[in-house]
Amino acid sequence: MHKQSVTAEDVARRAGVSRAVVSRALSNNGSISPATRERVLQVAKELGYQVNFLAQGLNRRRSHLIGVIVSRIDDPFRSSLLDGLLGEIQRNGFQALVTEIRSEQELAETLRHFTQFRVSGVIVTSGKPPEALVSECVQQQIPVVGINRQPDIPGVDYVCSDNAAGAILAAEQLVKTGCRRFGWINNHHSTWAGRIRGEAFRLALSERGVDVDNNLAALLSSAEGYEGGLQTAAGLEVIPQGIFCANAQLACGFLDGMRQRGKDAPQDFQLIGFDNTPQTAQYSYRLTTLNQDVAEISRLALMHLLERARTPLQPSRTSWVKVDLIHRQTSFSLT
Amino acid sequence: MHKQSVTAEDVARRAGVSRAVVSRALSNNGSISPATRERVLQVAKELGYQVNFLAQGLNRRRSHLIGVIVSRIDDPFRSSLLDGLLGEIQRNGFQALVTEIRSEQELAETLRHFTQFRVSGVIVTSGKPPEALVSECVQQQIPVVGINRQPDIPGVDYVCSDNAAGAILAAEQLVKTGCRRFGWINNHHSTWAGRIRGEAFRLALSERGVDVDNNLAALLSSAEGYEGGLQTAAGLEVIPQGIFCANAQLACGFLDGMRQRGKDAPQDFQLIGFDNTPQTAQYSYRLTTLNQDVAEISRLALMHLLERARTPLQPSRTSWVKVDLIHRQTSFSLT
DNA sequence: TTGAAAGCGGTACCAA
DNA sequence: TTGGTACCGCTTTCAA
Repeated sequence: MHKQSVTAEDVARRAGVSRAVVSRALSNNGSISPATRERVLQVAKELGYQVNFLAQGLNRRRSHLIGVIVSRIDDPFRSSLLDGLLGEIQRNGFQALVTEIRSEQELAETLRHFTQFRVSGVIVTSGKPPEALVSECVQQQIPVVGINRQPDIPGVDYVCSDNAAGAILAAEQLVKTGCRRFGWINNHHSTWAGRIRGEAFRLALSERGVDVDNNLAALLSSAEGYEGGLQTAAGLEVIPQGIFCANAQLACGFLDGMRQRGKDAPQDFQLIGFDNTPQTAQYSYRLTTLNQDVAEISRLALMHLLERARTPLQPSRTSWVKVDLIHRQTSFSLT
Repeated sequence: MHKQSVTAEDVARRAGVSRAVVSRALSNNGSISPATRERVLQVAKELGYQVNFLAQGLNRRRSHLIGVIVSRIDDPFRSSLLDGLLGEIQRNGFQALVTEIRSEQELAETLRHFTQFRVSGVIVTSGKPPEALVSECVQQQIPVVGINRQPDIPGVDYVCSDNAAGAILAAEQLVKTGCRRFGWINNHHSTWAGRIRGEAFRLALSERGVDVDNNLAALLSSAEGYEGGLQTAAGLEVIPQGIFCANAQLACGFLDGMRQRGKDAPQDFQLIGFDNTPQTAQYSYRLTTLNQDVAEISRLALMHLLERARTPLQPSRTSWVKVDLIHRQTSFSLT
């Protein structure tokens, strides 16, 4: 025979009260005299009573779970974002239900699973959820927040790095240090954030007098991440003087690809990446890059979740998180 | 008024059967005529019925959740392990409850939370759970598996990379290529896996005729990861010819630290790391390293979980996963 | 094969 | 302040 777990019933009996009282004692919800409260708590501790979250959730129609949708967490930026989110989720007393998706199809399934667990909220860091499903969440009062997604679904809140501002900083840096011919590196299948960065870069250059039609080369790679950057470098014919990269992985790959060709930054070209992953700071790269404030992004994500849980009908909000240029060795100093 | 979610009751009514039948139809558990089964399924689909996992779990005293304990997932090896685990967990129809811990204290709390959710299993990739708590899991028939932990808790299954074999491969490589003076780099507060690697390295060297007391330097850094390696390199007085590193982050940091001093592998020293993280493969590092088979580790972890769920009383098992030497540029070729 | 009913372990309302 | 009780939504005997 194996020990069953202790239930509220057990505690109630031992403390000489009803189950209801036990519930109140533990949730300080509903009135109870300090004395009994104390006694119940004491007994609960003695017996090692632990609330059954399944039962509790069933009742309250809400578990203390927060669903997080991620993808490709072997990408350092993604894993640091997940890191930040897990921290915030736990700090706020929730548990994270993490699902890694490989397709939009899986995203839909995942969202279903989340609702089946009556999660207290959903955080989407990858993919674009079908509106129909999201509106189911909204109907069920489940807050949804997207991170670095295009803020276009009603009822969903968003937290985005200020990609455009970052691109402007990059453009400014490169123009001011005398570049005339520019390059923009991105994946062929770009995320929304990537596209914004590219468009803003182009606009910022043009506003600074660059003839972008002739002097800005868009280098789109079919491969992802490091490999994509590597291939881009290998296939490059004329080397632009100032290059802006949609993300850190591409940037590191590109830099390595150029090094294989005997070229290096900043002497042969300037290179600015995005994301400021730990790797970009390392001695072998020391890449100038735009830092995404992961801690702040995570904090805001949880804040939106909690606020919307309180007032489900409020209009959608988007928080923009400041991005900073971290100056390292792949670009020239301005001074 | 907001739409309540569809329940089994609704499906039952619409299909003209009882709730019990609906349950059977969906769980193909208990007898039911193919005809009704079909009809119920049809209705369920029409209504968009989704099982409430909380209620289901409450009843079966088991949710379809698997708790995963991790730490520092910004370490590339850790995040790729998590990646592998998430994949396996999802493939097997479970959902992952992921908690990142920062102390043994948090580990204990986390384990509690897991049991409160009646998880179907627990995977520990970091820290050492208190035996008392683990035995509670065992009592409640919750399978626990440790990954790369010292296999010493009764009732727990383990999956470990064959660290000793890896260390032997490293020793062999270095000895055969003519090294006479060796170095072993690790953190001061090492994991169990790290210690094993170090001990096995020492033993393997000594078995190959190396006077380890005089010709093997243990370089223990207080800092973790890349930074630790960097500092080790900075403080190094005599440079050993053959260096073995407890993990990839240390190795990359060390290599960079040496480069800052104008030294590089393999001309000034040979360097072999552990983990084969993506970064070690990159052009700027091309580190010889021991590969941990993350996919296999993850597969075995789930296998143990499932097997023990079936036969909870079976004796503890430990699976050892083969480790391979990936030969790159920081060591000499053997041929 | 099917339905009725007793839980699973809490929560919260209502009366006392 | 307390206890009784009706659920929450599903599973699983037990009879029919």
